Amino acid sequence: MGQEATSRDPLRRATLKDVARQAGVSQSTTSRALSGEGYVAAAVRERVAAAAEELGYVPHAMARSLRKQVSRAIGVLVSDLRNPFYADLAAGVAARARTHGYTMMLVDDQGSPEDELAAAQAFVATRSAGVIVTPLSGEVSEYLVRQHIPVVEVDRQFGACDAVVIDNASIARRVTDHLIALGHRRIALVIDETNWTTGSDRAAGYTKALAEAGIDDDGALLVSTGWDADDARKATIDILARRDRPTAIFAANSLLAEGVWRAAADLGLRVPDDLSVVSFDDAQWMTMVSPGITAVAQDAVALGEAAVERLLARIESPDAEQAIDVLDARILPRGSTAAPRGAA
Amino acid sequence: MGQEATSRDPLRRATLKDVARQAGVSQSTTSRALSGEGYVAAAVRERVAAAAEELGYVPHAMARSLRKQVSRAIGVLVSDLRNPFYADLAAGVAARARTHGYTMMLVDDQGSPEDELAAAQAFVATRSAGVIVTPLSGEVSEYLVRQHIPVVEVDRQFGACDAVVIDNASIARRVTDHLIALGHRRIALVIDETNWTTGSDRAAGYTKALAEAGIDDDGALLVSTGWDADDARKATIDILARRDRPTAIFAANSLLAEGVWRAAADLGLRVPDDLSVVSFDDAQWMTMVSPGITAVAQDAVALGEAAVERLLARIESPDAEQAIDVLDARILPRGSTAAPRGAA
DNA sequence: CACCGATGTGGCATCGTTACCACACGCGTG
DNA sequence: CACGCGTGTGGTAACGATGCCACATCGGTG
Repeated sequence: MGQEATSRDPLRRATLKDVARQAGVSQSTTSRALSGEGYVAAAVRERVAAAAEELGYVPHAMARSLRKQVSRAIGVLVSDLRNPFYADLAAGVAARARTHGYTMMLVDDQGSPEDELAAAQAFVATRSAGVIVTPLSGEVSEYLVRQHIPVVEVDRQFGACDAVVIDNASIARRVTDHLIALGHRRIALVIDETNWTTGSDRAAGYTKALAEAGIDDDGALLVSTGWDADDARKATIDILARRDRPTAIFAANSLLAEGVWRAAADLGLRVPDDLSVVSFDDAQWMTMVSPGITAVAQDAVALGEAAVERLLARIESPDAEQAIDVLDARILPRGSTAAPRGAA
Repeated sequence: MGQEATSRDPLRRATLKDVARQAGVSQSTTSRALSGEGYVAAAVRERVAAAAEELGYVPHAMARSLRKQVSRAIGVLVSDLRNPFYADLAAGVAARARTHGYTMMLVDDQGSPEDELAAAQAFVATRSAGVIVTPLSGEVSEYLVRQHIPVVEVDRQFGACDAVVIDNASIARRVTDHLIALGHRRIALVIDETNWTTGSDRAAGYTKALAEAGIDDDGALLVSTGWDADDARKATIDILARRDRPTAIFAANSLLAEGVWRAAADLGLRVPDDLSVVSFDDAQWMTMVSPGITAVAQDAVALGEAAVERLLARIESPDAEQAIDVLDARILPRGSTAAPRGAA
């Protein structure tokens, strides 16, 4: 006797058809029973559930997506997972996405525009419900918008879509005001780039605070440097060698703050007696050193969560007006800022 | 005149059919032209490529997966993305996966076994090609193995599948030997859990080193504590209050090391003069404080990369024997370890 | 008793893609 | 000239799930 018609290769994963056969009903009924939509007799529903359980049936998400023409996956594209800011952001997105029944496809583009565009293509290929991105340029969002995929830019924005950011300008201004209030007049800003909204807004906030305080140094203390800690260290050593050296340094991010801190250590300057230091972006080490570093704490997790909410709203109503969420950030005063030595 | 048969709703994404129509050939030919498999005249191939380009065609990855019965996505399940170890691991996986043409679905289970199992279900639902997991228990891997999905356990292992780990026991032993060589005899181990292979192996290595050096303290200095930094801080303060207090402390991970460091600061003990400190797992702050903390540096990125290679090998040959990759880790001597004060 | 609505069920087309098959051509060979 | 072979092309059936439609049954009502 040959293979029976109802036998099933145990290596193959069970499909709806298998469950239907096992329960002795049609595929249609099985589908309805499992999804809970439409009429199904209670007895049948139970029989089907039992059959599904017995066969270890797990519905094929891709087949379902294909048929229903909607996906329950969102794409997330960040610049560098090894940077805690992006990792926290991703964690926030992951958590919130899951509570809404979405899964997350995560890509780390390593700061490469080619990788970034390739990732965007991959999201289109999987017909992601939407994409959350910390963009390297405006291209990704434009491409995705052209493909009619909802996008939310996070941290920095290029304007073609919704965004979730913090108010970099006003926070940078508050930080600078804090230093001015302590009595500082020569305040340097160490910053890497001002091409993105994050950098340019922070620089603008700094400049504005100085201007309003009547401190006009023609931007002589606005120091552009490379992106990594050692670049910042060298740049800091340079400005601290000037005759009229600054009494306070504002580092535009935590990596630069590390460089500033190391430079101060190299030169044997005491913080905050000889030099006040503030960082835009918190980092764990800032609570471990003494004195602790006064820092702006962005809640990257909250940023990720907000991005998910914004994205889902956009998916809900694709034709709504562009929306920009602006989140707040807190300044955490620690020991690294004090009045300059000459003052008061 | 009505809608033409060839017109296409511009809001709908282009499909193979649309490209075929545009190029004036059949779907079969179009598919062959784009995939490069089978005979297609050069002229036709170009015409099809042009049509695809013009329509912004991106193949539907899910439809393809469904038809070909293989997926190009791997699932990654980690305990906590906000922990740099897992973030680096994920970054390594992401990078290596991409070079092999795979995309990554990342889930962060927040240390919850329910979330973990739910995530595993999601991976089955999307018919992931394989899964990489830092497991909370043996259940996930067992479930996935039952579903015939290749799995690789990373960092810790429960044994039902392939794994990529470091040699916790021998490294812990080397660390302890290092302290013994410096002249320490009373060496405490501060550890959170010993249920997973990571913890139990580290404890075993520590114990073995002591035993072989002829130091027998009946495990009096093996201190179990809660998992977070403050628990470790309190536990450390307790052991340092003992009459025969240890001259060196070995923290079983970086979070515990933070607690130990803070405890030393609280008690006004100088490192390494009054107390030597070593950490299993490096962290950025350990290079920022002075003295720097001697630490074991695991290359989490390499761990992730190795996991991908192992997984792909398993996908290639599903019936191969179980394989366990053991990676090395380096001990980075910094300033926090020295001979005890009484010695030499 | 004809008819209606509520309740249940099964058949079938469909989503976008690929793989298999059949077929059609042109050319060289026995 | 019949045949085979290398090229090139199109038709069609799947993959697994869903949703529309038709149909069947039952009780109650005019």
